[in-house]
Amino acid sequence: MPPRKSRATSFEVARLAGVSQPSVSRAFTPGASISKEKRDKVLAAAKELNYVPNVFASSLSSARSNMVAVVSGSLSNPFYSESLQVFIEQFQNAGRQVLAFSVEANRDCDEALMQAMRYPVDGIVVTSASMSSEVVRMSEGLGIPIVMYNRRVVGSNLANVRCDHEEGSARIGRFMHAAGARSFLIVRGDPQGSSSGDRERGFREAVERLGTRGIEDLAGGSSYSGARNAMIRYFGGPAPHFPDAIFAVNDIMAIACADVLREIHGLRIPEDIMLAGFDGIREGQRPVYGLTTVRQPIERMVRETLELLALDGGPAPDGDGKARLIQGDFIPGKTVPGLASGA
Amino acid sequence: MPPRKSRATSFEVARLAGVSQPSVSRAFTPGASISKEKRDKVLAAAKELNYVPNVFASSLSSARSNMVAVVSGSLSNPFYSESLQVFIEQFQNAGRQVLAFSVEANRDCDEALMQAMRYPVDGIVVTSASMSSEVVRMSEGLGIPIVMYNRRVVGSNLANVRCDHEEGSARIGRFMHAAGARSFLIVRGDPQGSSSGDRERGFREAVERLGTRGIEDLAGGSSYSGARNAMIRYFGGPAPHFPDAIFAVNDIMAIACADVLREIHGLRIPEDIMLAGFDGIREGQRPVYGLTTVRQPIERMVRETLELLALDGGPAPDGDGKARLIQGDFIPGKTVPGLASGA
DNA sequence: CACGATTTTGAATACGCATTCACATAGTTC
DNA sequence: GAACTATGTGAATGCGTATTCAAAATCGTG
Repeated sequence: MPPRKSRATSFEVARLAGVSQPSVSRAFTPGASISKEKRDKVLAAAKELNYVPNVFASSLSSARSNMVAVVSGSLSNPFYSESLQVFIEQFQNAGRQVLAFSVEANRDCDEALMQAMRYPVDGIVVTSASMSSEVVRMSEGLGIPIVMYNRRVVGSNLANVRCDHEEGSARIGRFMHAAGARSFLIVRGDPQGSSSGDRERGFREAVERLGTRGIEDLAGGSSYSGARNAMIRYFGGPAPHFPDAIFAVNDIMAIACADVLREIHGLRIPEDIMLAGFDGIREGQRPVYGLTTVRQPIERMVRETLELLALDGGPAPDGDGKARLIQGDFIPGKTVPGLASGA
Repeated sequence: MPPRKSRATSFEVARLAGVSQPSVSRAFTPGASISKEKRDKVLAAAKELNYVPNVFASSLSSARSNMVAVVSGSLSNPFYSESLQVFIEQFQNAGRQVLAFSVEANRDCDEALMQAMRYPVDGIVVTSASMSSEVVRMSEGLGIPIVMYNRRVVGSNLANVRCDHEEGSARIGRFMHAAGARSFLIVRGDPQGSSSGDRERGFREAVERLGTRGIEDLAGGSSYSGARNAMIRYFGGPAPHFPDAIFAVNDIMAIACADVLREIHGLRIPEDIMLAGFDGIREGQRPVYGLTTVRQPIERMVRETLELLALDGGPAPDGDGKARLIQGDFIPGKTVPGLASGA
């Protein structure tokens, strides 16, 4: 079905401006060889006819679309939501448009990718979702670079950018231990996501090495409500026994923990119990929470992702260069006492 | 610059499958007239060559791209962030892809729109941003339907979907008044945004009609930190005088108010002071806040937006049908006492 | 079996632009 | 003023697909 009105073509503009079609093309191509006089005539005619070059048509010739697909899972998690926002902004600054896809968190995104690959996108970014090896093979066949964002795919050497979850979590563990914590509760996230497991492991190994009186854990479901319900159930007994410190593998869950501990149990943080999260989302940094956490430097991670995509024709990084491990920023926060007040 | 590897074309698939190129096209067109036997051969060959139809090329013929541009301002406001997410999901379900643009909140988005219009998008949704009449004219010239989402543009009859901010805010005002509030503070939002003004007016007129002891107002800057700072400054004196009730024109600001009132001034909500917001974002509905508010029904608003775009070739709504005023869902919450406990 | 009705098929073309190439023009140099 | 070089220009072509259109194959019926 044709659109309601047809857009003007470069031929029509050419006719109105009294020039040839290629001149219209050149008038809209920066750096093309055309006289100022003729360019002005073309632009005037274009304005009169509401003409703008059709990207699709020009992509057919140039085989570049200036479009990048971003496939996101977990958009309800502020970290990924913020990431998408930063992707949109940075790609825009780089003169590219974002074709946005949403898939269920941590599910495979084959369908979305198949859709995306029908467009001659210059690259694909996949966030918090997995994909079948068949799709990977196809993307390679099409020559479309893929970068995984904060997602490790075992058994593949896909380009990826991710925060160093193990080290960041270890740092939190050491910090809590130094502040005197000896018994711990880990609030786990989605077992499908690779980052939750990495963080849990990093934290656990760090504190075990330092010596503990015990580490419990708890499935927190990755969301605010999931963690809240889990916490309420976990500490729901008549005389609940609280650990010295709680580490939630992401900030939303840590915030849920803080709310439950304070509202329901009347505990003070960090005086009665320590708490930390991971991600560094804005919400956790509000004065009410002042969450101890590790901030994933979204801007930097996105920038590295752009580099790995090698959109500007540079050679695609190979081998070791295909994996970027970003160190997060440790934020001491107020939910773990500083070292000065420690034992 | 050509891509690293070239994708297979319908001709190559045709040759491998031993058919003609149009047959390949038909094999991928639902409902096209082709024998099952031939279609299977084509699909097999396509799989072998990693062939997927090139949307750009097909759009050239069919003049439809199945892409919709969504221009968002204020992505840091959860309401718009959630809206974008819902747009992506619903468009995906309708077989369309979202080309996402981000602009500064409440600024004009001419640049982004010019970019968007270079793509043969089937429609454009504009959220929390304004546009020049010139761009509107151009979009009309191009035959691309535009729908404004939660944004009224005075002096134009652009199609738009928006929540009934006046009535929703009035309802909150009446509810607070019925609960006994007589002195009020309104925390205003961005003066550029039309919805902030609508909400303020709706609330003010409603409570003035019922009788008040005074209505103050305060520029809250639309964000958590903006509202927090404004509140701290406003009630910063030695013996601050608190109103009976505070109405913040959006939920994030209301949350900031709640935090300041509780943490800094030790007030209880609603016992010492009533509070309400607007939007119904998830965060405000957490048990910690239980915010009294009006929920903007995002799913419904997005659905109506799709209808107004008339993507499936139906006639574009005209006249009155071009403006959809959606009634929000009043959420009593816990930050205003229920009528039973009122005076 | 013949005949029209239906379904499949492939050759040719259109879609809107960028690009190549050959040509024309203007600008330089000796 | 001739011989060159930059530079600007237009005719023709290619990009990958959908869509004519007419020919071919298949079907159904008397």
